[in-house]
Amino acid sequence: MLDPLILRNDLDATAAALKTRGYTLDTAVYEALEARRKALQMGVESLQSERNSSAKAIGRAKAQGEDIQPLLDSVAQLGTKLAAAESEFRVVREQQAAWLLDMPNLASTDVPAGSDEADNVELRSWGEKPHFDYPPRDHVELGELHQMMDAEAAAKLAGARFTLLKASMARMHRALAQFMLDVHTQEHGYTEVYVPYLVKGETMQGTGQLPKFADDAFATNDEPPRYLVPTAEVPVTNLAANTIFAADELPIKYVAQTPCFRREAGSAGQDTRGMIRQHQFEKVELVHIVRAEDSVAAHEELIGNAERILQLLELPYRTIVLCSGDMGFSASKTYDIEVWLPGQDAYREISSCSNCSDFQARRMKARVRNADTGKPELVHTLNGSGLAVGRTLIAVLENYQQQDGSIRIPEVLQPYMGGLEIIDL
RNA sequence: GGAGAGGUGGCAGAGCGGUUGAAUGCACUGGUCUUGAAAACCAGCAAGGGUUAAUAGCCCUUCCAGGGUUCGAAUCCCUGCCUCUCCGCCA
Repeated sequence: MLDPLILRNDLDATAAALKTRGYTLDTAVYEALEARRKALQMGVESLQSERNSSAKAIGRAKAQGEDIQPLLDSVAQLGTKLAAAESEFRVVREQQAAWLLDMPNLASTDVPAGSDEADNVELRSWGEKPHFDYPPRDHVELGELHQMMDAEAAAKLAGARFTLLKASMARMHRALAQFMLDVHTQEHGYTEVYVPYLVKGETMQGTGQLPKFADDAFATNDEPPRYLVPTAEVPVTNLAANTIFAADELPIKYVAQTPCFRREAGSAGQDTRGMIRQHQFEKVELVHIVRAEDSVAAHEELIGNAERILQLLELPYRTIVLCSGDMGFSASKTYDIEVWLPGQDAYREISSCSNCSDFQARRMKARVRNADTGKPELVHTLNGSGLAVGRTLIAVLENYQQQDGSIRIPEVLQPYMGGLEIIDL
């Protein structure tokens, strides 16, 4: 959520900034709503003030044994007037709140301007793409060849966009997650957390998935509904909700492995082959809760932590910065890591690391007490995949394949697979 | 699933219709005292919002949440959520 104050004081500049994100703000309508809000709020508060002072006067008079009937008569109409004013104010306030919840974060000033992924900027690349003397198989072919990856079996159980893994591939999938968790906890200083996979609506709202993107999430039919987490960012970041941290409690760095559930509404026809885009996938997620002045540095640390996993796995990748039009709703700046997939002859996203500035913090009321002033201030929140496990599995399969179809196991992964060095046919 | 108890400030814990945003204790911050520290004593110490040039005043809201009664609700009524104890069941 944006600071309502900047919309009040700097509406045109804010609207222009939102425009670069593809969000059009109707300033005239917003201004009119804001004017109504101000008038109604002042009216309501003045009636409330009158009610309070009258009630106190009545109490005082009654205590002294005076006749309070004249006083009661004088406030006879106050209650209904106040109720009417309050309900009118409530409507406007809710309209304004809904509007604010619908606006994306502002892009950081150093984010390249642009409208879509074509305007993203590559920052660096790492590793050498493997050379093959034959047309490299993609992960689907490799999975079928080994009989360890079965989309049909998964479809029988759950429909499209699920994959069943077996034997060494199931084990490698598990090994990857374990490996990532160990690196982040032991080398990067993260605290591992295990979290609920079903969360309340207000939790989804805290990180920005609701109300705008309700169609993307799976919901239960409880009343009120719960939501299957689309990323561990949701439960983990919301651990900071409604909290005022002491200055020395920050930074907080959490890592969690969770399944992620996504409806993939609107992506019909995209990535239908293989396990690139699924309704359910496993992800190791990194979350930072930091003081505002530390978030830029934390963002660099975060992307470095994610890249480290690919380096240890010796998988080639490139890192890009997303342009203003391609960023997610809550982000002020986002780095994506794209891993090389020989089977697709393309780089594909395997991690997305975002600095959400105070956008989520304002929604979830996550604050830190300024040690100097003693005043609470909004924290900054960051999150990044470290990494998406399913896509990492794909990358290992495709990059480590050999001509006969066997798959070498990356050295760092071997201890997690009982010393296995190769998946033979 | 059955039975009971309860949700108040950072924590503990009073208040049970009237100048109560809330006693008291602890914790915390500043001061006095002390060579220093402790103790003792004094003072301060919730959050959000509106108005405003203002981090000055003034005002509003908040005692789990949402409704209701009343001139007035932390206090009374209803609903929901959550926590704890005992029994049953269960990974």
